Parts: sequence; structure tokens; C-alpha cells
Amino acid sequence: MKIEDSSQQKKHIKTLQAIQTEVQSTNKIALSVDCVIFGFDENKLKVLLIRSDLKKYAGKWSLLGDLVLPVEDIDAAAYRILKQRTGLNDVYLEQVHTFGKVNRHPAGRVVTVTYCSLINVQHHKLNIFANELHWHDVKSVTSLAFDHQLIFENCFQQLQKRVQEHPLGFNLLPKKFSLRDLQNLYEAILDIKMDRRNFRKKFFAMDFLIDLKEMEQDVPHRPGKLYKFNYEKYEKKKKKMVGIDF
Amino acid sequence: MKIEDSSQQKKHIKTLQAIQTEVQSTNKIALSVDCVIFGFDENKLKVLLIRSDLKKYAGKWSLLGDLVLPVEDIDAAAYRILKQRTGLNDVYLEQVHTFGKVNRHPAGRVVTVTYCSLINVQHHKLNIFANELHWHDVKSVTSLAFDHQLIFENCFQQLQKRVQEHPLGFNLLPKKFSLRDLQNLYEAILDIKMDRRNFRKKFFAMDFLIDLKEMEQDVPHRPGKLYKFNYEKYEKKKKKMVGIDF
DNA sequence: TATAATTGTGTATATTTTACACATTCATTA
DNA sequence: TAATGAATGTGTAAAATATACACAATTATA
Repeated sequence: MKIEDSSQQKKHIKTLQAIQTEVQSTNKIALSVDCVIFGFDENKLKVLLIRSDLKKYAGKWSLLGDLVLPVEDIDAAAYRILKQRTGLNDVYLEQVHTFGKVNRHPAGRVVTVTYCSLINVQHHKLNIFANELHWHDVKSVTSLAFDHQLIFENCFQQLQKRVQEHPLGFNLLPKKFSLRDLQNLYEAILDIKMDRRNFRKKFFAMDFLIDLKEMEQDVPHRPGKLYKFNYEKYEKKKKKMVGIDF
Repeated sequence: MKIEDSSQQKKHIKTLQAIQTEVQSTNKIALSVDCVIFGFDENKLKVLLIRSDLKKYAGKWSLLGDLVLPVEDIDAAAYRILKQRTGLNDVYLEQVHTFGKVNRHPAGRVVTVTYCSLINVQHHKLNIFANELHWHDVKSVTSLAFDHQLIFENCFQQLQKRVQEHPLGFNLLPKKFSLRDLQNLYEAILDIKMDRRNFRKKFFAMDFLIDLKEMEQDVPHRPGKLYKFNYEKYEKKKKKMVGIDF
């Protein structure tokens, strides 16, 4: 039974009951969320994976996900997974894409909404104690379970694009960071090398970094200054890009 | 019943049966797609809307949507709606975002995946015959049914952003267009004025326009040259942007 | 106290973007 | 058929931005 079919049918105002009957009786699909959780450690971009819990994919790694509960917002489901898996409450989380091929999941029709999360691996509350949970260098992620390889690559590309347009990257760093840390981060995410002087010039010109008047500790060379990102100032001044370029 | 709960639980490999039981018995949610269909007519950006078919929203306009069938890819559901509503088969269509608040739909739990579509209102196959279907100037869209105002605005913003980075806009124009048409299109989508000479310079420099050696007809002034977009060349040469800017 | 390593800084050049004016073409109409 | 109106087609100078590149200063370590 279709709600609306041809463009020739007569006008009809549907009652809530009629719709409710449809919604409750037919067309129900299992819905899950999958989180691509990124971290930055030892100057490498990492992703948090778990061993697949399906026999079919035994030995393969997969993203962290779960079914959405019937009375749970989908964003809330993603936050729940993050909390369960990392112990962290306030993390950067953004919806990326929804994957809905009929046969994407072996257990039946499961549509999954994917999220990209960025966490600071040095956060004091972070606990990755669960069995089978591990950080993987993004470069070594090659054949995940289900369609998770596709999902991961989609999410990673989105990250690479967005990190250049918005101040997301800071979520991966400690609150206090050096300009070298920041450059290493961008180089790891984008997999490129950048000129150190021009990188500094660019960030200082933006004028969103607050000089904390502190220095790095325990480095075996001249220590650099520490900074934090000025989100308030960014929110006020952020530009709306205008410029056709493709 | 939760599939996975704490991070302390013991390792367990779930069977497909166990998962299938969960998927089939619980956690089912109705899934719909909603299409934001844009057109360009009389130098204005338009969106195709239908009168709401719910009493609760009688008199309000809403986006074109439908439930996803149990054995239908979500992309296929979006294409189906476009075909049903416009008669068109091969149109630009891109997923934008998924809206999944528990109470977003009065009939119960319905999560909706939204799509942005761009169509050429001059396409010879286009037929908007259905009752209650109308093109609305995007500037006049103010209080749609359900959460469709939110969905529309999200989609429109995404369009404004993407049209600057990718050659989407041509989907809104006839196959042959003048540079003035193209500029009017960008000005309508972005709601800005652009310098005519710099606009031309920019597009000629990209070198993706093919001069058709034809002129506009029936204009009450000097006719302009007609062009088409060279998608093959674009696909070969498209750049990957690198440059932090926010 | 000399060395190794990395920070911090400035300038010149190339590229890109912006601002801006006039001659040309075609349709219309006087 | 000549004059007018309206938009097309074109180039250059100035400003802003991005790139390439080298050396002195600081700290830890040997």
C-alpha cells in the first residue's frame, strides 16, 4: 500500500489515524547508528574500531554502532554509543551520511546513520578498557566488516574537507597545544606536508589563537609557546565564503 | 534489550540468528525520504511543494516524500518520488541529512532521509500536473508542515555551499545557456550580485564551457553566445582543494 | 661550553581577486 | 533607414593572498 501514488489521483486529506496505521503496520525498518571515532596520537590520525561481533565477519574490525531505540533521537543514540565506548560525554559529533542499501547488513534490513566523532585521546576521562577495542592508524584501515570500509572512507573524506573549512581539528588536540602540534595534526589528517612559516602566518593572521603565555614542557629542544582556540571570537567573526571554485 | 551495553562486558560472538531476532522483533522504526526539489525559472530559484495531506497541517505546504519500502534502497525511494512527482528519470539527486527526532512526525516514529534535487524546469518530459503541487519562490517559503521548514533550510544552505564548489548549477539550466543565464542562476541561488566581467573571466579561465557557436534567439537586444558544460573535462581535471580557511 | 634540535621571524615574488569603462551588436521604433 | 535602447564582449591596474625561502634565538643534552 502506497501513501501517495500517481500525480493524477484526487485530492484527499489523510487523517492522522490512517497514517498511523500505515506507519505502525508496514514499512518498518531497523535503524542503527555507526560512529567513526577519530583520535590523534603520536602524530598519526587514528580511528577506534572493535572486533566484529558477527560470526560471518569473525576476525574483521568494524565501527562502533548500535540499533536506535524506538524512543531515542538518532543524535542521542550516537552520543550514547560514544559514552558507552569511550566514557566521554561532551565530544564533537556530526552526522555524515545514511547508508540504506537493502542488502547492506546480513541480518536483514538495517539502515544506518553514520556519525563522525573527534576526541582528544589525552582526555582524563577517556577509558578504552573494553575487550576488542583498539585504535587503528587510518592508513592501515583496509577491509572492515559489513560496508564499514565504505562508511569509514566516506567519513574520512568528509573530515578532510571539513577540517579545512571549520575549526574542528582542535577537538583532537589537548586544550593547550603548540603550533607544531597543530601543524602535525593538519599534516596527518590531510596527508600532506606544509611550510612551517606559512602555516604560522596563516593561523596568526586568522587571529583565533590565544597565547597562553606558557611553554611546552619536557621537549628535548627549545620549547614552543602554548595556545588555545578562541571559539567565541570565531563564532562572531566567521565568514561566509563566497567564491565559485571547482 | 540492548545489543551492546557497557565497555566491561565479556567478549561474545553473536550469531546471525541472534541479531536477526533483534532486528525483526524490536527497534523497528518507520523510514521515509523527503525531496527538496529545486528549479530555476524567470531568474528565481524555486522549490516544488505539495499541500500537506494531514488534517493537522491543512493549508500548509510540505516537501515531497514517502515511506521507504521494505525492499527498496533509500536512494531508489528518492528517485521513485521524483519520477512520480515530476515524470523525470535522470535528475541530479543527492542525500543531504537524516532527521530523527522522536517526535518530529505526529503519526509516530518516522525518521526521514532528505535529498536535494535539481531539475531543469524546461525539460520536455517535466509534468507537474498533480493537484496541489506548486513551485514556490525560495524566498517566500516560510512555514512548512512538520519539520519541513528546518529540512528545507538545511537543504538550501547545503545547495548554496555546494554550488560554489561543484558544477551542480547546470542541472537547473537548459542544456544550452548563455553566460548571463549562468550568472543569473548563481545570483539567485546565492542571493548576491556579481560583477559581470569578473564572472565571465572566472568561467572562461576554468575552461569547462564549450562554445556551441550558437546565439540566443528572441531576445530584445544583442544576443549572447550559447554554451554547454564540459563534464568530461571537469571529471579529469577537477582539483582537490587544499587550503585551510575559516 | 659546544652541539643538536627546533622555535620564531620577514621579505620578495607569483598568483588570484577585485574594481572599473567603452566599443560592439542586434532589435525596435521613429 | 537612421537613431535609440539594451545587453554583449573585452582588458588593465590595484589590492589581496599565497608561496618560496634563510637565519638568528632558545633550550636540553652531551
